Amino acid sequence: MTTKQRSTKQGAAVRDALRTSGGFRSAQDVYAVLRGDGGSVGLSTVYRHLQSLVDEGVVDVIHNADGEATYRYCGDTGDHHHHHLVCRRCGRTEEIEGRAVERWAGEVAAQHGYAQVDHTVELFGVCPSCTRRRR
Amino acid sequence: MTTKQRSTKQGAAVRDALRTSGGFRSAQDVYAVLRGDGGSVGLSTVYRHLQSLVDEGVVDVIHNADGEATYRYCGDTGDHHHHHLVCRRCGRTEEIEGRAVERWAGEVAAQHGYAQVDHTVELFGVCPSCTRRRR
DNA sequence: GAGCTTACCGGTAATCATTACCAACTACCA
DNA sequence: TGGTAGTTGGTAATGATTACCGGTAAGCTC
Repeated sequence: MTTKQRSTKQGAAVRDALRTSGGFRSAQDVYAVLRGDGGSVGLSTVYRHLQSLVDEGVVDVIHNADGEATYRYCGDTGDHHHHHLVCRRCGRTEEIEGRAVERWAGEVAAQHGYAQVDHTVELFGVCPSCTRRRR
Repeated sequence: MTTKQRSTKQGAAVRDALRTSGGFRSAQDVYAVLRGDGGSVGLSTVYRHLQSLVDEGVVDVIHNADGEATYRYCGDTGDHHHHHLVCRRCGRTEEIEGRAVERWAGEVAAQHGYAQVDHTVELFGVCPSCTRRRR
């Protein structure tokens, strides 16, 4: 556990790119953005930082329909369990928590005798802005 | 829409392999099993059939933690919306339906003004058998 | 600030699941 | 039985993610 974390500009760049994005982005997206901003980051570095951010718990991951991993900065809320409502058009994301769902999941699992239950719950839709903009 | 479905032994083999398995299996798994049974199926063929079974609605797909696609035969129940409680040890799967969750999902989405809402809900745990067997 | 140690970078090669191709094959209908 | 078009399966191609590894620079000490 003696992981000496060194703070580098690349690390900050990746974190900021995700934070300002506000939604779920793929590693390749982040890489493209950073490259577009003129910065010179390596693809390996992007993947590396995304992974450690996930380990730290400040970033959430979900796999899209293609199985591609997408990351989202969830900062402080990272320590408590929550889910997402993602706009499938623009990627905008709302954090939601479902007391009800948590309870339900626990009950269902118990009924079937399953232990050590974990769950994934994600909602996808079209956000107000996108709904207004296009039809 | 003039899709003439021809019935071939390979198609049946893939379907049966999934059906008798009872849980979520990756394409590679199915391929390995079919190969192990002495049958000679092509990897392409396996992927092709899995995909069409998904399109037919008799097979469900979810991506595991590695982003790898896993398929499960859900047969008749395939036409109505349901979720799964998967044993992360042996892959055994129970079908569950959550009236409560559906309602909750709809409400949350409405509150945020999201339209065309869809959702994914999967529960993972350790089934009774596996709990008994090891610990 | 100079020097050192070592974590970190980033380009490239390797891995792996999934898809695209395409020539050989065969289910199905007349 | 013959013809035709959907199907097969081996192989090459694609695309995301990871492994390597020599070079670079953050943070500490003096």
